[in-house]
Parts: sequence; structure tokens; C-alpha cells
Amino acid sequence: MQISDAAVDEPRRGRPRDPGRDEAIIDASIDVLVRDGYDRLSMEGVAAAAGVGKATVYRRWSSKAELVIDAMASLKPAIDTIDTGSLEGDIELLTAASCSPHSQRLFEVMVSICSALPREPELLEAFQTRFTEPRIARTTRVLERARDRGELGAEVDIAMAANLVPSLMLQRALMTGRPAGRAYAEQVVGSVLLPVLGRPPRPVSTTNTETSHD
Amino acid sequence: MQISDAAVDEPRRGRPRDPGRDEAIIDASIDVLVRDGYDRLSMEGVAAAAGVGKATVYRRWSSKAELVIDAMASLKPAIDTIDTGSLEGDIELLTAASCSPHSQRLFEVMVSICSALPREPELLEAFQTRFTEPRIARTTRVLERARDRGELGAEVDIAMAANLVPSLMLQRALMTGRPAGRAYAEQVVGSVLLPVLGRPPRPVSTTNTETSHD
Amino acid sequence: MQISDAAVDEPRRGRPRDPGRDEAIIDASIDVLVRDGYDRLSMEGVAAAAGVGKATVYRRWSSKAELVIDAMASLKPAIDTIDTGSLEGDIELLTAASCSPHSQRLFEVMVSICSALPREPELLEAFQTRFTEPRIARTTRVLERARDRGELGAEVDIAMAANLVPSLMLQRALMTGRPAGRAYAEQVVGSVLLPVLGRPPRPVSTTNTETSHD
Amino acid sequence: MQISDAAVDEPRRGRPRDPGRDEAIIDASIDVLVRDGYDRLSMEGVAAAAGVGKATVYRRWSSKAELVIDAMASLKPAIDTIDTGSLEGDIELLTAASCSPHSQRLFEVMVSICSALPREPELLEAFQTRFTEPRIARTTRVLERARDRGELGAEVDIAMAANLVPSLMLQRALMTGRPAGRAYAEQVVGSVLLPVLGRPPRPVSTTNTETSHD
DNA sequence: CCTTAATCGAGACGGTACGTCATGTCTTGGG
DNA sequence: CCCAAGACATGACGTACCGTCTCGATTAAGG
Repeated sequence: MQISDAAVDEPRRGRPRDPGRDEAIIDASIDVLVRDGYDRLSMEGVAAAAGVGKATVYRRWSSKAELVIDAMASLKPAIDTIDTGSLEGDIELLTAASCSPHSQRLFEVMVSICSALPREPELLEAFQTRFTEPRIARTTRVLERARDRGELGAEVDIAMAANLVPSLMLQRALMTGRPAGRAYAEQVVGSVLLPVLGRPPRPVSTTNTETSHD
Repeated sequence: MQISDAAVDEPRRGRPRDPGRDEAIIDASIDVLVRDGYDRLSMEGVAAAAGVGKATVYRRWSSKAELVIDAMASLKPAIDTIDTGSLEGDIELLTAASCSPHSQRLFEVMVSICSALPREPELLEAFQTRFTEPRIARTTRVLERARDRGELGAEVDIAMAANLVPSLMLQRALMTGRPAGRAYAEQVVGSVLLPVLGRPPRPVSTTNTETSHD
Repeated sequence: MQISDAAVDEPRRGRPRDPGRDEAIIDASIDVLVRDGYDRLSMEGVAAAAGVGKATVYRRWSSKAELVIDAMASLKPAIDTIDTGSLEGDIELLTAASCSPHSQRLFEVMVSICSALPREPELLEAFQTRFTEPRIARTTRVLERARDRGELGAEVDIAMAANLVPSLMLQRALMTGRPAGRAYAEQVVGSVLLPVLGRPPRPVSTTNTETSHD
Repeated sequence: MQISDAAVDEPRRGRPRDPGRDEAIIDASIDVLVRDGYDRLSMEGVAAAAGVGKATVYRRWSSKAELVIDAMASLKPAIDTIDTGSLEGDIELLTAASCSPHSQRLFEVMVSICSALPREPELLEAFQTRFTEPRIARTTRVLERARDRGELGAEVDIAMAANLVPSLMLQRALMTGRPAGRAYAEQVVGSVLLPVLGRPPRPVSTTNTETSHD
């Protein structure tokens, strides 16, 4: 309930930093990350893409890992909570969210980063904490509510089920070189998620199941 | 009167190449790939790791992509055909194969390469052709035989089902930083594959399902 | 209302170059040139000898020839004009100048460069323009003044005479592997230059004429 | 008084060497030397120019210096002795010899080698012994005979005089990038050599004295 | 004739040095 | 004090050779 923040006791002399530049650098980081991948991303390249001097980048983030972690954190999930009241409705929303443009951007970033994770423990931890777990948790809550309502049996492995759709969508992105679309999301839900939740599979209507249409 | 082959008319002049060096370079490529990732792998690093001059590498592979593709191709699947006669037996073998040391090596290589795939079309194609498809095909054949025997209903999405185990195992490797082990393979099979095939889920006994034990 | 020069409209952004490094590179170039010769001189070697990075060298001189030409140009003759009023006095000064330490350095540079001249037209032209001609011209002016004063007959080939001392000194440096000294300069003047100018030869006193004493 | 030489006690088994290849290598060495200079000459380049394998070169000469020394030695002076009976006649022959095609080739080789002499003592010694001294000695003998006949005064510095023409011709080759021709030889003799020998200078007729015509 | 042994062309090999390029740090001058 | 521009030292990369080595083929002399 207090108003003052810590910045008060330090008079902040000289020219203040331009907050717009922080955002420009973060945005440029995402662009470069998706374009070049984590290993080929350089502070210099980010500075150039942001239209900013190298010193301006280094003054804010002292290492590539820190910058990328903050850039990742800037990609918040669009919808935070899903609760339509019924499992079927929630699943429909999840399916749509899994192939939204925002999610596709997320998958691109994941692909760009994933090869570096075994060599960058900080990045790995941030990746799990900020990227994967929040998305899984949203689905986990949906399934737990469904179980509490009696829509799911106790034998359903909720943790694993919550993993299914993002994992298979990411896998698809890895294998084809670009993020999967709506058709593939529906196929995953219909062929895999529903049986795992104890429902009969729902065949994908007339669409060729081998191809994603985005 | 004989249909001579093309090798006859080229007398192979000069000192012949040492085949042992090919192997050393390929093996070193895999090591470096797993250790450093595709983007950080350099011809020079491979040469050093193989104990070989750079010219010896470039004489055989003119680019990094070609070398890595051949190195990938050297990782043949240990077992080519699985056919025990029953779906249950085949699934048991597949489960074991999915977490064998050889498979774990494969997952490491996949993780190392995957971030580069969107930027390297040749690599992407070789990755699909030589890596993913043969492994999927093996499982696809198992499932098709089971369907022909009447062990699977027509509603089962075989293509998707064949993808399940490797995709989730790779996903696990990406997320934890190292390949998954037997426990996770069994969890995937019990919680996901069996329901997708129309079987009841098989709970993982006493093992903590969150951890992989390798 | 002033005729401003071009430097005004270019604000010279970024960190300015360190002029001290220019000089260090030029000096190191001369050292390396004398030590290794033109063909064995490399930009990398010069950078190392100057204690600077390779990029610092390439930022200023894009090729070996350009660097060496500028290095040559840095070796200005110590004395520009010789005019004592009499031919004898001028000749004495020329003799001394021909074997000064500065001239010896010049001969070393000439020896180092000369083999490359047939293959490097730019170098050849710079060599003639900046090295040879100024030194010859100084002597030519001396002889022309002497002729105007009546100290030289019209039959003397001034152009050839001006060439004599430097040519024979350089020849000596080539043949012995190091620059000639005072004794040889006096021998050349006494035995060759004076007769060519129509004077009687002046024998070299007690010194062994076969050896140079430097 | 014995006929047999050392080769007798070694039966020289196996395939004998082809003497034609020795000559081809030597000739190619001269060509490469003149074309590329001593520093840029490589055993490999010589082998290629001679149409011969590298091993064939190394079997005969174990180092570049040895090969070049032998190649130099193969360039014998065309005329060994000059003795027309009069100084004037001898000088005419010397003038002609100084600008013969064979001499011009010699000057090219000298230019190619001279920059390497300070760094290659063996080469320097061979250069003096096999190249310079024989040519000087021929002229020295001519002048000594003339002095003995009373055609030269005792004050003439014969050693220096014998040096004059070759030195100035080489100098000209160095400065212009290619060997001097007849016109320059006559100019040197008329303007320099004759006065040094106590004769009046002989002006070069109508020719422009600044240019060499070859 | 037939074995033997050295020569020969070709080219593989390890090593080295080069010029280029990219990275992160430092240093200007201006705002 | 911030900011863009860019100089700077360092180091890695791919290339180009070099001199050594190793192969199969050839060639003469000795048995």
C-alpha cells in the first residue's frame, strides 16, 4: 500500500534512459532469435536490428543469455485462464489457442532456443519456468477442474495429458521447419488427446491428415 | 562380353585415401555435434577432435552441412524390424528400443541439430529422410500388422500413434537437457500410447512419474 | 564568406583513429621489410610487430603494396638540398650522405623490395617516384650548378653521373648482404665519379679497397 | 692415374634416374625463378612447371636453396675469354656481351634472387662465386692485359672499373623492371667506363639517353 | 624370362600461415 | 549521464600451400 519505490533515494543524475529503447532491443532480440537462432545471435546483431549502439545494449544486459531470457519473458501468453464450464468447451479454446499466431511465434522461439539448452543451464531454467510451465499449468487446471466435475476418470494421467498438445505441436514445428496450423492441432486433439482423456477419437473430417494448413 | 562397371576405366591414381580417417572424422563430428551443437560446430573443431588436418576434412566434405548429414546417416537404427507376433510384445520391444543407449545418442543428436533446421533446407530434408522417417516407419509397420490381425480398430490414427513415443521422448530430452530413460518411456506408453490404441491406460507402478531414471 | 574546406561538412562520428598506431605500423613495416623482404612480409606479421590487431592494419591499408608504399614514403631523405658553393664541397657532402646511417637504412629497404618490382607495377612506380628520383635529382642539381659555374665541361653526362654513387652503393649492398660504408663511398667517388666529371682520380689512401668499413 | 671412379663399388640396382628430368627441373627452376622470384618459388611449383612429380624433385635436391644454386650454376657465360689484342676491341666485345640475350636472362635471375641474399648465406656465397666473380674476372683480365700493354695508366682502379658495366646494367634492370638493352650499354661505356679508364667520354650519337631500346 | 629394386606421377596427409570476419570492450564527440 | 558510431585486440574460420609420405605403375639391370 506504499507509493514510493526504491528509486527515490538515488537522485538519478545525468540523462535518463529512454525506456523505448528497452522495448526496441527486446523486440529486435526476438526477431534475430527467430531468424538466426540462439547460437548465431550476437549482441552486435541485436543492436543493429534495434537501431541502437552496442553500448546501449550492454549497459542493460551484460550477457546474451540474460538478454534472451528477458526477451522470452516478454512473450506473455495471450489468454491466461480458460474456463468455459465444460471440458469440451475448454478443449475447443485450447485447440484454438495452440495454433494462434501468438502461439506460432512462441513455437518459433522455442525451436530457435532448444538446441542451446543443454549448454546453458540458466537458459534452460528460464525456459522451463517462464515458457513451458505456465502453458502446461493452464491446461492442467482445465483438466483438474474437469476431473473434479467428474468428467474425467481417476486413471487419466493429467500431467502427461497436459503436455500432449504443445509437445506434438512443437515436434511438428521442428520436423517441418515451421509452426503447425489449425488442422494439425485438431488432428492431435482428435486422435490423441481425446482417447487419452477416455473419450472416443474424433476423426478429422475431410482434410488430409498428413498436411498442416496454415 | 561382360557388362563391366564404371570402376574399371578409372585406375585410381595417387595415394589412396585412408578409410580409417573417414570413420574418425564421422565419429568426431557426432561428438562435437552433441557437445557444441550444429551452429557452434566448425570444420576446424571436427578436424582437431578427429586428430586430422583440416584439409583432410575438406577433401571429403566441402561443407559443414554435408559432413553433418553423412554423420547423421552413420547412426543407423540398431534394430531394423520388430515383429514378435503380438501387439503387446512389439510394444514392449519398442518401449525398450526407445530408451536404449543408442536411441539416447540419437536424441542428443536431434536436439543438437533441430534449431538449425529452419535455416538449412538440405539438413532438414536429410533429417526427415534419414532420421525421423525410418524410425516412424518401423512403428507404423508394427501397428499396421496389428490392425491387419484385428488387434486395432479402424478408428486408430496410425500415423499419429507411431509419432507419439519418439516425439514425447524428444520433447522430454529438450526440456530436461538430457535424454529420457526407461521410466519415462513406460509412462508415455502406459498413459498415452495405450489409450490412443484403444487399450486402457496402464499406470506406472511406484515410480515417480516426474523423473526420468537413466 | 570564407572558403571553407571539405572537412567541415563531415562531423567525424565515432571514435577517432589513434595516429600513434599509424606510425607504429609504418615503423614496423620497415622493420619487417628489412628483416623478411617484401615477399615474406605479411599484414599479420606487421600487425604483430607493431603490437596492434590485424583489423587495425587492414582498416588503414587494404593491401600489402599500399602499406609498403606508404612505409617507403615515410623514409624522407635527411638533407634535401646541397649547395656549398663549390663542386668539391658538394661532392664531399654527397659522399658523406651516401653512407650515413639513414642512407644505409634506405639501401636495406631497396634490397628488400627490388626483387618484387617486376611483379608489382604500383610498387615499381612508387619506388622510382618516391625513392630513386628525389635522390638523383638532388645530385643532378648539384652537377648542373657546377656546369653553370663552369666547373664541368659540356661533355659530362650529368644524368648518368648522378646515378653513379647510389647505383654502385646499392650494388655493393646487394653483393655483400649488407650496406656499404664510408670507405666504399670514397672509393666510388675517387675512382669513378671524379674521372667521369673530368677530374683526375683520387686514390684511396691506405685502406684496403676491397673491404667496406662500417 | 686410375680409371675407375667411386661408382664402381655400388652396383646401382633398380631403375636408373632419367637425366633428362634433371635438365627439365633445372630449366623449370630458372623459369619459375624469373617469373615468381626466389621467395615465391616453391618445390611444388617447380615440379609442376617441369611436368614432374614432387618426389622426383626432392629426390635430387633436398632444399630450395640447393636447387636454385644448381640452377644458377647452369647459366654459364656464353663467352669465356675476350682477347682481341687491343683495349678498344675488347671493350666493344664486352659492350656487346653485356646486353646479349644470355646476359639479359642473367640479369633477370639476379633481380629475382637479390632480395633473398641477406637471409640466405649459402645462396649469397654461390651467387658471388658462380655468378658475379667469373663475369668480373673476365673483364679484370682484359684490363690487366691492357695495363701491361701500357694502354692504361697505373692510377686506374681496375677492380672498380671491371664492376662498372654489370653493376649499372643490373641497376637499370632493377629500376625499370626489365633488363637494359644495347643503347644503355653503350651509354654506360661511353659516359662512364671510358673516362674511368682515362679516355675522353664518347657521347651517344642521336639516341635519347634516357631510354633503353631493347 | 623373371625377379628385384629404384624411379616416377599422382595425390593424400599434417601442419602452418594468411586475410577475413565477428565479438565484446573501450573511447570519442554530441546531446 | 546517456547515446550512436566506430576504433580496437582477440580469436576463429575456411582457404591455400608446403614438404613429407605413400600408393600403383613403370623400367632397367641381374639372375
